[in-house]
Amino acid sequence: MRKYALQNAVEYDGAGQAGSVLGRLLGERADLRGRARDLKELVESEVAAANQLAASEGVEAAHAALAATNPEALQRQKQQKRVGLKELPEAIRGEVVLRFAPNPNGPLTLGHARGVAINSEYAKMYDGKVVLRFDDTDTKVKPPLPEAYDWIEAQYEWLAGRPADIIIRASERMPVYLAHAEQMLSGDFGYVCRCTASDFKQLRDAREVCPCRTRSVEENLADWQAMNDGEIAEGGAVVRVKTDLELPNPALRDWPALRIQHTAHPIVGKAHNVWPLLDFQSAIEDHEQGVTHIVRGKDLMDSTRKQTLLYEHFGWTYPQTLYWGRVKIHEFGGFSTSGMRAAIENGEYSGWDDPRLPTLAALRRRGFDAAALRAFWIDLGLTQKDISISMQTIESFNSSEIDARCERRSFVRGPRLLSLDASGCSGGPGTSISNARHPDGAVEGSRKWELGDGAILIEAADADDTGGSLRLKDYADVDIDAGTSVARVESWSRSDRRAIVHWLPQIMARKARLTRVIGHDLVVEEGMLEGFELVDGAIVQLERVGFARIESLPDDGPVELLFLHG
RNA sequence: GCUCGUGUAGUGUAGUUCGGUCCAUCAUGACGGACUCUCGAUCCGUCGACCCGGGUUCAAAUCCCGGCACGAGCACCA
Repeated sequence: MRKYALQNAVEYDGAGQAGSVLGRLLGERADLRGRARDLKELVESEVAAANQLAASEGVEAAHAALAATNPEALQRQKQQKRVGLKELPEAIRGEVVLRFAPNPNGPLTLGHARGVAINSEYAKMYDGKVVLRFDDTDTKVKPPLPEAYDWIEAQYEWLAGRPADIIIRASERMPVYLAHAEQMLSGDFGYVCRCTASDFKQLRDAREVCPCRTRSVEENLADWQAMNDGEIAEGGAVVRVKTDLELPNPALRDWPALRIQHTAHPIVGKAHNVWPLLDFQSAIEDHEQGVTHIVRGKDLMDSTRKQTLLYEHFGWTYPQTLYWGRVKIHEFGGFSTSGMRAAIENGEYSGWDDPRLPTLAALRRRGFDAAALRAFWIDLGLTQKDISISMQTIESFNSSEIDARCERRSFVRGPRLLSLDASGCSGGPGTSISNARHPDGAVEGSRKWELGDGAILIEAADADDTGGSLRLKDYADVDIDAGTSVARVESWSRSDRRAIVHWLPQIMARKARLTRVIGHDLVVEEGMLEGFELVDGAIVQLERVGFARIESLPDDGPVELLFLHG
């Protein structure tokens, strides 16, 4: 007890508190809890004594007293933030099967990245597998984009750092789903409903039995056959799963499992007239693949409940299910894959990798690193909160990932030409200088700059016609007199606290255009880029500007740069 | 409206299962400083939170009750 009293007194500079001390004591000695009331007085006097000691002889005395009796108490452990994802419930190492199931109606977006990152990370944690499943059983409302399958496979691999363990296209697994549907009808836990959608909704909301529900298995099977043979028009019939109509959530009552679609499927064509809806297809396939854990958005909570009802009919056990909440990125408003597809088709964007789009393709093109994206999503973790985050956060993850390997270059925007006058200052580095490729030496070597005839470029924004004093980074302190374009060298070494600016000898400079995304616009800044060892596709850090990717490096004409972030 | 879910600093996040070592973690951000040299990195410092109200208890972010706020689902989309 004295130990805690002293500890508390030391930690709070002689202002230990009895309540806190009692808490620590009882936390460690569960056996004393029943006598908490009796202990209280004792603790209070002990704390008072400890505080008194600290007050009269200084905190050091209390510290020393504690060190003499209980040195270990000096090192109190502060609580720590858990790292990585929280444990998966009922997970057995080596037997975990997860899945990531996008609709291939376009390439992956930043939102999908969460699914890839979380699922692949869990697979890594438990030495499990991830099934990449294309949920492409809608031929009409959100039809698949044939190219998207390959894109998604590649993007999954890029982001997860390894390919998916199993890849499945739902559209190729139709026989499995149709067989299960038939089994459901035969088992009389499903039925063919001929009501219109709105009629059914009315009955459902009133908890009333639809007339189709009570028909015989034979009648259902006959209608099922007709549906599959294409004898019933789209919307003319739907297969429903029988549920308790007293279910409090109307969305779950006799939910639809399969519907008729006569539109050709972009991949498998007109092979089927009846297609399963997500809840049915996904439920069956999860069971077929032995999925043990489903991690999905909480907008799919009702899906879990619907599918659980179906699993009960089949006598299966539903996988463990975890949810994440909705994520909004400040910088990208409400983008949907189908919305982007339309905007690209009408020319609003140049393609799926248009830097203004929140697609993985665009992010990758700009220079975002897969490991950084993964780290970001894992740090967010799995919470059901609906959150709104800023790209700034993602950018900071990216900076810490790429900074060490990005070489520095000088890019002078809106250049102003000055001529260097070193006549008043002897010494100096001579006809060339060399700067580090990376200031912390993470990338070894240097960049050699020929100085030429003393014609140099600085950003006009750094020195207007009124002149000023500047330090040309890693070179010289200069003064520019008002109305002139002469930079007079005052000192080679840093002599005062004048602003440090980046600059370029004119003979090292080559024309470049830096494109950056500002809101919904692309803004181009023209300038002169340091022409030292430029590599097509490389990401460089432009001093005092930020990271940018070299998009093209033509033999003549300006270098194209795409801004990544600051 | 019905059903479900969620509320911890500006933004995210740990801790909530099982009340106590929590005057609450970490990151990001903002601000200030250091650094023989970027608006980058690094280092140091500062700022800042348990949705509200009751209750139980020696002790509540944690348990109970009641509010409030926000979000999602209620498609023959995924």
